[in-house]
Amino acid sequence: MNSSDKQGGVTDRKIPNSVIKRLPLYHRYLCQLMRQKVDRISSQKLAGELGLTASQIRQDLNYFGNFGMRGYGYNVKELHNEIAQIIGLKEQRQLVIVGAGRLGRVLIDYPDFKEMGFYFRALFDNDPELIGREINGKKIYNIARLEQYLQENRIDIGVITTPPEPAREIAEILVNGGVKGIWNFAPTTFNFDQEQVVVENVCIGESLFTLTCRIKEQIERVENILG
Amino acid sequence: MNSSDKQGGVTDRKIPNSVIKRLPLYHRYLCQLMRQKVDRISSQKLAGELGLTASQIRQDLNYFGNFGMRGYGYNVKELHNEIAQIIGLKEQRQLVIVGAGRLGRVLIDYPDFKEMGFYFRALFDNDPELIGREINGKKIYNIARLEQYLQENRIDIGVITTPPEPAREIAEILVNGGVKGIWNFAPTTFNFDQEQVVVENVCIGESLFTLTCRIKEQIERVENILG
DNA sequence: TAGATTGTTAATCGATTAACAATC
DNA sequence: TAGATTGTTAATCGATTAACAATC
Repeated sequence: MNSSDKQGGVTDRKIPNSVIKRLPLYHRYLCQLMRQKVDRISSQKLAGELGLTASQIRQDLNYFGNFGMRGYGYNVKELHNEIAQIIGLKEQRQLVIVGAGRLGRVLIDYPDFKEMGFYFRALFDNDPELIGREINGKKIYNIARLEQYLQENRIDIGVITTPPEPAREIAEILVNGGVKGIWNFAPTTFNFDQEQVVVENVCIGESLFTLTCRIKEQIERVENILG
Repeated sequence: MNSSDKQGGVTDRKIPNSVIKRLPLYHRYLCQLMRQKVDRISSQKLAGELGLTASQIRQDLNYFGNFGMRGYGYNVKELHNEIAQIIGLKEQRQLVIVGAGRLGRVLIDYPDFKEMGFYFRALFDNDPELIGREINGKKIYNIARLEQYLQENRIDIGVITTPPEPAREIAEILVNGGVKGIWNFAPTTFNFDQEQVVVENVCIGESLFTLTCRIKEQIERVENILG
């Protein structure tokens, strides 16, 4: 009865990363529409709002099933639920944060994550000042205990919010400890086998450079037009 | 004398976004090599370290000039300097942060930004508790004063670290106030004309969903192989 | 029925990879 | 010179866009 059995339905071709990245975006906007009591939406309107094309949205959704109705569009609530399921909203995930600095503490404090199914279990750091303290009811442990902790607790995702230097070694410990994903905020890249672990790099500083590069380009473009 | 005048050099074809995103990555790794006193590197080795292909790196660099030497590779220091110039390292940029919550305070506290040329000038918030306080020597102003502040000070980039609801309105004020870029941490998208302003969205929460989606896929793939 | 909008195939566009002559 | 590695062109791959029959 699930959508992939539907006639004209979905084969299990690999989902492109570009599509996966847009799913949370769709989900967020559908939440908003639900709050506004909108109950239907066309790919056209959705596209306009999100800066995409209608074609792209229909293509994306058809990787997962036929959620729309010809001549009508998509039922907001239904599509919201389908996407929630696809992205695994509310499926419980256990996380630990390595690096109890400012950024680590921002993440563990953020209340929405729990609602989304992300449970931060503990923090780890090497700063004696921090070890033993509690933040938001979560203990900061000595990083030396990370390996043991991972043996005793099933953790799905390890979050790295340390400086770049120790990041690689920490990532190794996390992977050996059985995490399936690393959410990496340290400006470092890892070279793990993709089969072993999925790494998501959040390059905050680098995105600021990307922004300035694009500004520069934009200014040049305008100058060229003006002659 | 600049590199784009060299024979076999560079036309001003548009630089793809995918290329721009990789430049800070190159820069960061070259810094690391410099610290390690490495003075030459081939596209091959660079690629291996960064998880790219040699071809890709050579293609990327050739958008900007011919920085390598056949049979030798790239001089680390020279390439580092070229890329620093391309990404505008140390070119001074003036920024304001709107939203003096935890995330805003993480950003304004981060010392490396100053070295990179990013100068955070002020924070704005609507919380009476926060207005008038100082963080890291920067004052928190009433958001009602943002418009006026932008008229009196040339600000290049506006950073939005508020909840999603006021983000759109704030973005409007920033754009009308003449910022050339928006670095947006709020989970909202804007629909500005690209000519007007460059927007860089940092979707922290969404990247966590991307991670879990990819983990799910990975697990399915392994299960399929095991039968 | 007429109008709207999907699902889906085909065409286009862009980015990555491969290949190799040029040359250090 | 022989070996290495670039710069650059051509081939491939993948993602986006366009188009339209299907159908609500």
